[in-house]
This record gives sequence, structure tokens and C-alpha cells, in this order.
Amino acid sequence: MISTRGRYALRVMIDIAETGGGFIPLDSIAERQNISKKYLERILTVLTRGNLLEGMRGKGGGYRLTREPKDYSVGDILRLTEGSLSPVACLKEGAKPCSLRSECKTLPVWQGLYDVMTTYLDGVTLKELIKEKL
Amino acid sequence: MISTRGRYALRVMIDIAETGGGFIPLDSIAERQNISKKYLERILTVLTRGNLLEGMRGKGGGYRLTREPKDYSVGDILRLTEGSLSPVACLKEGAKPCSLRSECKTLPVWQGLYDVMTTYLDGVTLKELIKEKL
DNA sequence: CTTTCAACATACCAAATCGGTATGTTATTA
DNA sequence: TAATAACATACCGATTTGGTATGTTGAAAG
Repeated sequence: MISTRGRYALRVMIDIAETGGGFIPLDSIAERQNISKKYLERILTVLTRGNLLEGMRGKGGGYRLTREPKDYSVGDILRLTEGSLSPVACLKEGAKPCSLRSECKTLPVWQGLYDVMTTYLDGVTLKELIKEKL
Repeated sequence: MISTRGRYALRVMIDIAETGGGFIPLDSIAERQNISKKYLERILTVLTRGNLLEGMRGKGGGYRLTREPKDYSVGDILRLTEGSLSPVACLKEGAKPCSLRSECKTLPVWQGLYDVMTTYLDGVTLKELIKEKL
């Protein structure tokens, strides 16, 4: 349902948020989180392209947040890495409108499910998930 | 996320609930719902094995509900056909307990998501989805 | 008692997705 | 110019998904 891409992405965002304000190299994230470097690289690429992270090359480079932890919702992170949070294809943004839409008896169920999911996930921010620095 | 198996299953349950109290043959369901007969057969097998439906062979046979529409929740139907409603593997019933469970910062998120989903889906019954017979 | 109807049981298949790896290029700093 | 580390592509095996084919069993009608 939520694949490792999204789950790893969330863990990585928490990791970076906790580790500090500077650029964090991929290698150290992979080590702490116990994720294959190459696989993690693909996930970080998505996060960077989506402007949730900023990448910096060369020595002293790495990744850092582009905003404050309180300004990331879990929904933001998952929507980007998973593609969509829609539980069914017909509710995905950009899906071809179903011809039976008006008479579909199941649509309200999916819409309702979609709503409770997004409300919940958009309500949790990174800030609430990181360990406060003492 | 929710595959056609679960979506079809829900449509079929609504169909059977609306069509009446007798045995409804697969062929007529497939026709009304525009689903391939052979694929539908597999879904109905799951629903029958899970005791959500009762099958009857031979002429005059077909499928019928084993309970009243108000006693089926959407969650029941989807849990059976989709296997689980858990959004992540580590929360599936019977999953090997994650060794990092106590320190996992993302687990509460998944648990919370799981909770809002099941609360919602278990709160919607078949009865609310069928067209009242006038 | 045999034909017909319709559920039940297996096995197979193509395409897509998932999780992961390999190889190489570009930009930054020491 | 050498080391570092992000960026870019392309490939791969295993699993899941959606679907089909073939045949068997049981119940009712004739």
C-alpha cells in the first residue's frame, strides 16, 4: 500500500531534520538508516526534484531541508514519493474521468476514505516526529 | 492501493444486495457490472470462502448474502479480498515483529493512518450503499 | 437417468510494479 | 588535479495484478 519508497523517504526526512542544519551526505544517512546507498539515492533524487530537499555536490556537500520541519506534512512527503495518496485509480489527479461517475455507488466510499487519509496525513508534520534537540 | 479485486468485490456485494433475496447467478452479475466472468468467478470464490456469500450450484443456483446488508461493513469486504487493510507491512496481522519497533519514529504515523482508515471503512455498511427498494 | 445449468478447482500467462544494482558524469572543494 | 559526493541512465530478478483456459462436481428439469 505504502511502499518502501515512501516509508524510507519519511525516515530520511526525519533523519535529516534531526541531524542538523547543514548538508548531510547520503552515505551517512544510508548508514544510520540502514538503507542501501544506491536505492536511497533514487529516493533522494525524487525528494530533491520535488523541492523537499536541496542537494549540494562535492566535498562538504549532501542534502538539507528547504523549509522548516513544521512546514512539511507527512502527506507532502508521501504524495511526492508514492505518486499519489489516492486509494483508487479513478480518484488520482489526472485520471481519465470515469464514465459511470455519476451513478457509481462505490465512489463515495473511496472519496470518503481518501478524505480521512489526506486529512490525517496532512495534519502530521515533520516537527512532531523529530526528537527535540535539548 | 485498493486493487480491482477489492473494488469489484464491493460493487458485486452491492449488486447482490440490491438484486433481491434469491440466488443470483454469476453471469448476470458479470453482465450488469461489466466484469469478465472468469475474473469475477475468482473474486466470488474468495467472498464465498470467507462466508460473506453463499453459493448454490445447478439450475436456479447462484450467490446470495449470508447476512443482512446492515451486517456487512466495507472493511469486512475489503479485508477479505485485499488480504489486509494495513498501509504498511509491519502492521499486518501476523507480520514478524520489527526489531526497531520501540524506537521507530514512523510507526505512530502508520498506526494512526491505519486507525483512521479502519474506523472509516468499518463504519460504512452495505445497507447505506444500496438503493432502497421502494 | 440424462441433459443443462452454474458453481467449484487448477493451472497458466502477459504486463506492470517493486526493490535493488551497475556504470558513468558533473560539480565543488581542498 | 585529486578527492568527494550529487546527478543521470539503464538494467534485473522477483512478486503482484488482472485475466484466460480447461475441466470437474453438484443440483434441478425433462
